[in-house]
Amino acid sequence: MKYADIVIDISLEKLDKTFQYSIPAEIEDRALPGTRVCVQFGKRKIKGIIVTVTDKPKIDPDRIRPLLSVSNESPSENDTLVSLAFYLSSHYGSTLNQALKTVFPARNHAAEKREKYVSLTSHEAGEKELERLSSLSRPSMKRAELIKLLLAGKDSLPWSFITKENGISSAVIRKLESDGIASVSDRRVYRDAIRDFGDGGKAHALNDEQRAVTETIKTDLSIGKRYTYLLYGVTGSGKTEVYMELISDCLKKGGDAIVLIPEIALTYQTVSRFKDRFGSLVSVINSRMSDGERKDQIDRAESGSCRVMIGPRSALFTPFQHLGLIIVDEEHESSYKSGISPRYHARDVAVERARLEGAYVVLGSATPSVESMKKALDGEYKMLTMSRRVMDRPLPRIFLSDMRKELRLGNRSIFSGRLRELINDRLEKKQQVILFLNRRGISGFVSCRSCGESIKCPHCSVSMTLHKDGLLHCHYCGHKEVVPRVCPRCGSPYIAGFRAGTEAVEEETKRIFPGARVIRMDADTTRGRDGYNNLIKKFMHHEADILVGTQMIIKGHDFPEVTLVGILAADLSLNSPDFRGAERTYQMITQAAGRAGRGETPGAVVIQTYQPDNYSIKAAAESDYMAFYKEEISFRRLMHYPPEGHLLHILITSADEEKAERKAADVARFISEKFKGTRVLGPDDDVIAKLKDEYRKSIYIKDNDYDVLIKISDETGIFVREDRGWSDAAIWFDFDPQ
DNA sequence: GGAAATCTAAAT
DNA sequence: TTTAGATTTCCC
Repeated sequence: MKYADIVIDISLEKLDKTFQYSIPAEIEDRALPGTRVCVQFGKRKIKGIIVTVTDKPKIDPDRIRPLLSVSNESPSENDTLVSLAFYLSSHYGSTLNQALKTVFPARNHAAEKREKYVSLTSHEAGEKELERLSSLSRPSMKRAELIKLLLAGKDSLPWSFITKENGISSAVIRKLESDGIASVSDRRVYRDAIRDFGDGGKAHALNDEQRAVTETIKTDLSIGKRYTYLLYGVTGSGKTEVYMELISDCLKKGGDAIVLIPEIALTYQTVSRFKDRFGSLVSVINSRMSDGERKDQIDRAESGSCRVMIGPRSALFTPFQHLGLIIVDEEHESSYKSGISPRYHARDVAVERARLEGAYVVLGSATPSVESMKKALDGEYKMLTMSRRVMDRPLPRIFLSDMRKELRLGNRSIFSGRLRELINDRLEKKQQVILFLNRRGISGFVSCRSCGESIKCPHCSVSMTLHKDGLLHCHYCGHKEVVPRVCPRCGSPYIAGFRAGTEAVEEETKRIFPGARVIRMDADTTRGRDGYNNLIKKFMHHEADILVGTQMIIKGHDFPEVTLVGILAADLSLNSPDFRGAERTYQMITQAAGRAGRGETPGAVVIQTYQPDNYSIKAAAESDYMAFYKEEISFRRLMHYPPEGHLLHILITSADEEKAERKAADVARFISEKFKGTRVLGPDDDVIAKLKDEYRKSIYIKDNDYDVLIKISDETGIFVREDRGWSDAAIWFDFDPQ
């Protein structure tokens, strides 16, 4: 007797395990891993997916019930989404169940939306009835009106059109139906989230660089090559036009396309550009949609009524039947990394899905991730470059403001002399200004105001953070030391923590530029359904002169009247306590700079920093990506950080701090004893030491072999499951964290 | 997710 | 001691 382990298709965390069913002999050949099946579960029949097939029952065979049926629709071999779930679980160390639920999101049982339609049973019946009515002395006017309406309409008219817009009551329709002259039917309608956008058909001509890129790809496709392309194009070089040309080509060949964009960039502007080009073939999916809307978009994709899906991370799992192309816009964005298990990276999963389905991938960015650039340089991806802005608009002029000098000159304000001067200039010229405060990764690092250096861990080369015990901690290895009284590098006594907030910046801005109208955009001011869009619109219509905000303001918007971008504290991201600080800084500066001078007037950017000599800041100021990359990759190589090595982050949480500490120590001991060749760092407090009353302890594992890390997470998972003491503690794994 | 089993505490 | 109501435990 063969048995199948089955994952139940119910979206509930508790059922994150397999159930075993026996396989009736007559369907044995079709019951393969990945196959969808139907089983009796408790009192109900439900759907599931076969994970493994064995001949050993894992519980008392008397309790095992047989499979009811095997789906005939999609056998495992070509059900690529199931294969993708297997990939997710093995590559990101999650349970298969979690992976399957990621790929097949809870088909929430939102009802289908249906609308009633009215039609004549036949044209003649209508004519005849109209004739009969006209012969009457008191013809029913509304009835005649309805018949005329139906005769004029093509085949059927929506019920609501008749009742609401023509003022004919439902009684008239029902009477006509019961007399056998009209019939009422209802059919499925899709809730269209983007109805208000354009109708399609509008294509733009490509410039030389854009055409060179699309031609290269089309040539590769024509000889049957499916590469992953890294489209490295400076900000404003018109990557979206390239995407649309490729999508158009893909559609012509019968393929469907997925466009991944960072959630934050999913804006009115982005969507309307695609809608203008592809009309109703485009659909959008995002987390703000209602369950019903989301379900409808998935169903449209499955049925083929939509063929281009735009959305964040999760849109990657759109169940297209003929996927031809996946575009990952702004591929360096960290929001492509999922925050929940399986903590997959959408860029890498996109490449895997494309491989499984014979599609190809285009990764686009003005500031490629170090990971992708390395793959491109190694020949794993094919690099395509666009180095000019459309219409040959110049890149903005970039100024560095050395805040150490400002301090020496006695300027203690948040604005350097240069920035203040330029803001005044723009206000005079009635142009707009963006002031950008990169608050991400703000975490109490300590730095020297004289030389700019932050205090770093001697073992891990990441900034240490100041803790409530008064010591500096390294969040990778747990190294601790007292805050020095003078800077260890230059001996200056001016060392201090760095604090900043958008609110403070807003107030200071209003104080120094009293005539300016200031808008602040951050998590606080953009709450609510339309908070974000309202503020953007306000700024777009020039109802404000200065926009102060966090990273959300530099993504995916064209503000043609912005001619100055001020980056108030580049050090905030530079000194984030992880190995990506420099990379994020380069990206942040370049993306922010890309916001300046997108219209007719050339733009300028001011970068304020205490570390003007840092390679990422210098390279960003000179728009020299490769200079940045070379420094960065050698740092990663030296420290064995990704992509020149791999890092596994293990997080242990518990409401009981002592317990979290004990369990973290258990895990660290288990791993260092069992895997002697790898480096186990920690445990120590996580960067976020406490969240929602849960204490968080971190362990980092470094190894050059990714598969070793997978093995460690698997075995640690087993170790934890076998220990009864984990009931009020939890463990999380994250590979190559962002 | 839903039914059944078990626990909890207040009403008889 | 009873029992409605809440919580937890199965379900292969």
